[in-house]
Amino acid sequence: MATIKDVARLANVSPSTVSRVLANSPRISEETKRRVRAALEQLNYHPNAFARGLVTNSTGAIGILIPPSAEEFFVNPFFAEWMAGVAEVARQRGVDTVLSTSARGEIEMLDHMIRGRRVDGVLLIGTRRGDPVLKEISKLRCPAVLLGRPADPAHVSWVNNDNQRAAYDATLHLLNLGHRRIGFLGGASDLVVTMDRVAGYRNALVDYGVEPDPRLEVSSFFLEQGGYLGMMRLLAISDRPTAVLCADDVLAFGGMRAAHELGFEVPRDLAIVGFNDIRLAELAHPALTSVRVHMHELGVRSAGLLLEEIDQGKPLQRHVIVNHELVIRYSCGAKPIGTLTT
Amino acid sequence: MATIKDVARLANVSPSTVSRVLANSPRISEETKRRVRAALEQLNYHPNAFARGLVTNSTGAIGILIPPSAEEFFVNPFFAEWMAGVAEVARQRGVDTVLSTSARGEIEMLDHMIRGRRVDGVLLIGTRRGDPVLKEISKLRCPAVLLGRPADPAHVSWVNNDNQRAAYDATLHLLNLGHRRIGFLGGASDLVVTMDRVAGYRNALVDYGVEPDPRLEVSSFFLEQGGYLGMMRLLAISDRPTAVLCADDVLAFGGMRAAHELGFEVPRDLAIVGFNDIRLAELAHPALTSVRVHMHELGVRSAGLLLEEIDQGKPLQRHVIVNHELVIRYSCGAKPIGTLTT
DNA sequence: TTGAAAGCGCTAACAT
DNA sequence: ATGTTAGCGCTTTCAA
Repeated sequence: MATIKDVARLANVSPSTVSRVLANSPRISEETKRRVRAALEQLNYHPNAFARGLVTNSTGAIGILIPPSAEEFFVNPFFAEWMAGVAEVARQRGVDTVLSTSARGEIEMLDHMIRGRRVDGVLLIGTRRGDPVLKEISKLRCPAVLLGRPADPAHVSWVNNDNQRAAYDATLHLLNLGHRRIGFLGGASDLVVTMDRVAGYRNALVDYGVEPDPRLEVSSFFLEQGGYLGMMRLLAISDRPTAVLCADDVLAFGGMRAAHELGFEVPRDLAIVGFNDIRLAELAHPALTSVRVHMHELGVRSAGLLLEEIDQGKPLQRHVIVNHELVIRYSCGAKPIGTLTT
Repeated sequence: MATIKDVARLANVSPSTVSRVLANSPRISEETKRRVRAALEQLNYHPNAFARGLVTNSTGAIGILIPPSAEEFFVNPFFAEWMAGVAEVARQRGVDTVLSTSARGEIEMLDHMIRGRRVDGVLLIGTRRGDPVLKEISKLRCPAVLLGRPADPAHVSWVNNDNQRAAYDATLHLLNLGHRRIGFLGGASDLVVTMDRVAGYRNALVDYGVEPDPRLEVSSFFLEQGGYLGMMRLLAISDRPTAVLCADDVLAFGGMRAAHELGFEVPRDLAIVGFNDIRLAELAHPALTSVRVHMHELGVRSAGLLLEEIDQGKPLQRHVIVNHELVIRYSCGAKPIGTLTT
């Protein structure tokens, strides 16, 4: 492998000149540039990222801190779409994306990435109450963007939906449709996203004069199977819900399967509303009413913000809220009117 | 940030001793190890990947060369499941996964990754006839594993399904069901995976005494929309097919939507068989008959093979075929009998 | 069992 | 406009 020295020798200049040509410094004569570029070409030179990084202390890469529940991550279309957004801006800006598929704990991963100088900043996916990762981020003072809002005050930028409002809207829709026994099927209950969505759900009930019933709130995991199990529980209780708000479309799919298996017809016997509006929501049978959160844009904004922080070289603590819409289809039993923007 | 020197100073040893302790060299006394480890702990030392990589010439990371059509990649559940498999073994083996979301052309990306020493080896996703990437791989002689078989002889390991056989099986199933006008809806026609699947499809027809009709073979792109468009074309021809084999489940979903829109009922008016057996296949309406290719295992084997090559430090040129099964559900019109293993 | 010293390939003062 | 030099943080001979 040709090094910068080889190129320098061939072009009859010093290594620093080659380095300058590489950086396209204006203080190098065109003539020299030409000569050096010819040598670069001839030796098919390619810079060594290690050597460069060692001195510049920057990597040209951003990291994604994959949560411990990696399966839920990769397999959920939400994340795929989000990553597509991230990848889009990464590609545009010429940086690589590295997945923290290595170490053990989350803190170790973060250290591995940031302190090991493998990436210039990290994208965090979701958070829970008292999240140690966020504490470490604050300590590290490194560029980082969280998807979702932090539960406790923290020194991070984040991009999020107004989940409380979104869940409120969706619940209100169900209430307006005449439902009073409305269930909530969510992910892990200490996840901030879950907390916000239950809160919105409860608020809507209360504002409507309906007493929230804890038995109607079930937490599960973000997989189709999780939705299936959760819905089974919801439909087993004596005074079963006539409508269920699911905090994720995949959960909703699982829920629909469970309902179907138990002989309930959606939406006749049970109304269902999902969250995220993944592509398949439209294709489900019946087509799933869902809160569109603009996953791709969340990804674009996440990466954009992170790259900005990296450029600035410091945490910016900016927050962006991506808006949402309730996309009314058939699973909720309403006559589809298209999209309800809020 | 504490460096190895700081640790050395604090522990009253030389940097090389610290380095040895880090590598857990047996030639260091337990007593010294203890002292050094204490210093490591106290300073919360974390090694700099650049410095280490610069001397060891290895990265502890594997790369995934994202094809130019990045959208099709991220958004297709096939890839998500495959990546989950990759990530699983990467995590197990303690290596990071870097996504080539950077440069422009594919060759540039490969150079960026391999020659830029950002990763120790790469995973390639699919290939086409005369693929320049494979040529570059051969030239670089770097660890690399291709998902799919190369069109032309190449110096790579690969993991694949027997796509020709799989398509043959699926087509045979349709023939046995009484269909004679069978369409094929695939991805880009120069993709090897498409070539193999059409070949299997044609062979089955011929073996059954049915003359293949080129008008019944359409190529599209691997998105739901692609399936929709392709199916529209297939159903528009005068002597329309009564069954269609789709080279991808997402394509099949799009196809079902098109059929539905045109007023055809699946499977009564049109039998559909998909490929990959993504999770949602089971949830579709009607549930999609599909060739299960074991996406997750493909990922596990891909990464496993690559890591093995990296350990050996040289291309191994090994090939693994992951088996497939036809999972019979409702979209093909057969009475579901479960899984047809071959 | 440990230390000293060289060097991985590059960039960035500082000279000229 | 270009060269010289030092050094980024680590590993690894080679010596002791």
